[in-house]
Amino acid sequence: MLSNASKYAIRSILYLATNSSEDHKISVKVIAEDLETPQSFLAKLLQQLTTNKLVSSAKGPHGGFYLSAKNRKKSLWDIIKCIDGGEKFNQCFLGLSECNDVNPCPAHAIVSPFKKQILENFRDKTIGQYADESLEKGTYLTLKELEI
Amino acid sequence: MLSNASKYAIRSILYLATNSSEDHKISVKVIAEDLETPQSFLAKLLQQLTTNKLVSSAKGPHGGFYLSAKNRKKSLWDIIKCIDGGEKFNQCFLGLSECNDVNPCPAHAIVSPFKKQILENFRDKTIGQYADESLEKGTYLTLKELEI
DNA sequence: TCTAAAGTATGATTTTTATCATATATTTCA
DNA sequence: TGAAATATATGATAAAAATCATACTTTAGA
Ligand code: FES
Ligand code: FES
Repeated sequence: MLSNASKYAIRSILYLATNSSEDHKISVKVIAEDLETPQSFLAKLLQQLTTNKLVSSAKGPHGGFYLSAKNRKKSLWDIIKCIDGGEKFNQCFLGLSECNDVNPCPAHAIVSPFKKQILENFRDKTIGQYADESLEKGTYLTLKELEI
Repeated sequence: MLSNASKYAIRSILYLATNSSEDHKISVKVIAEDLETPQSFLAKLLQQLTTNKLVSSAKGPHGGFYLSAKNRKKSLWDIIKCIDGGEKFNQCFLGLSECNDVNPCPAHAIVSPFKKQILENFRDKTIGQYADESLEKGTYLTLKELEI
C-alpha cells in the first residue's frame, strides 16, 4: 500500500509528535536509531517534510526536528500526499484505472468501503489527535519497544 | 498493496473464469490484448500460475490457457500467495514488523479490521464464486469495457 | 571568532520490480 | 511428415524504489 518512504515519514512524525517540542528538538541520527530506519534516507524524507511544512527544524547544535503546533494540525493524509502523492486511495485494487462505483472491478465491493473509511480517518484526524490517542491506548512506533 | 504481477494474475484468472473452458482455451496474446497488459510479462506469470496449478494450459494449435473445475475452486488468496508471497496481509501498515493486536501501531485500530475482513473474503470465496458474482453484478476486468 | 553539531542539497549506487526478447519444446492439422 | 500455433524456459534490459555517500550551510557555545 504505502511506500517505505511514506511509512518512515508517518512513523517519524508520530514519533516527533510524542517525543519532541520546540524546546526539545531531535536529530535525524536519534530518530533513525530509535525507529531503526536508514539514516540518510530518513534525512532526505525529513527535508521534504520540512519543505512542505509538515515538520519544523533548526540547524546547529541543539538543533534538530520537532513539531510545531501548526504541524500537529496536519493529518496522516497530508504526509502520504507529500511523499507518495495524492493518488494512493483512488487507485483500483486490481489496477483498473480509477476506482469508482460506476465501473467497479470484482474486488471493489469488498475493498472500497474500507478504503473510504481509512481515507476519511487519515484525512480528518490530526497528527496531534493520533499522538494523544497513541499515549492513551499505548500503541507502538518502534520495534524496540515491542513486547515480544 | 499488491504488485502489478499479482494484479495481472488476478485479472487474468478472473478473465479466464468467465471466458474460457476446457473446450475454449485462450492464448496469452489474446488475454494480454484484452486486459491491456504486457504480453511477455503475462506469459511469465501464467507459467508460474500453471506450475502452481492455479490455471491449466495446453500447447499447440488451439492450445492456450483455461480454468479447470479444480482451478475454479482456488481463491484470490491462493493467487496472491503464489505471486507475492503469503506475507501480504500480516505486515503492519506502518512497516512495524508484524501486524497483531498485541503490539498495535497507531494505525492498527483503523486498518486492521479492514485487513482481516478482506483476507477472509479473499481466502473463503472461490474464483468460481467471484466469477459468478461478477456476472450478476456486472463488474469490470478490462479497461476497454469501462463506461466512460 | 573558531569549532563542532546539527540540517540542507545533490548525486551515486544498489536492489527490486517490471518489462522485453529470444530460443526451445509440443501439438494439431493439412 | 512438416509447418504453424501454441506454451515453456531463460536471460537481458529498463524503470522505479530504496539506500548510501559526500560536500555545503547555518548556528550555538566555548
Ligand atoms: S474499482 Fe477496483 S477497487 Fe474500486
Ligand atoms: S500493527 Fe500496524 S497495522 Fe497492525
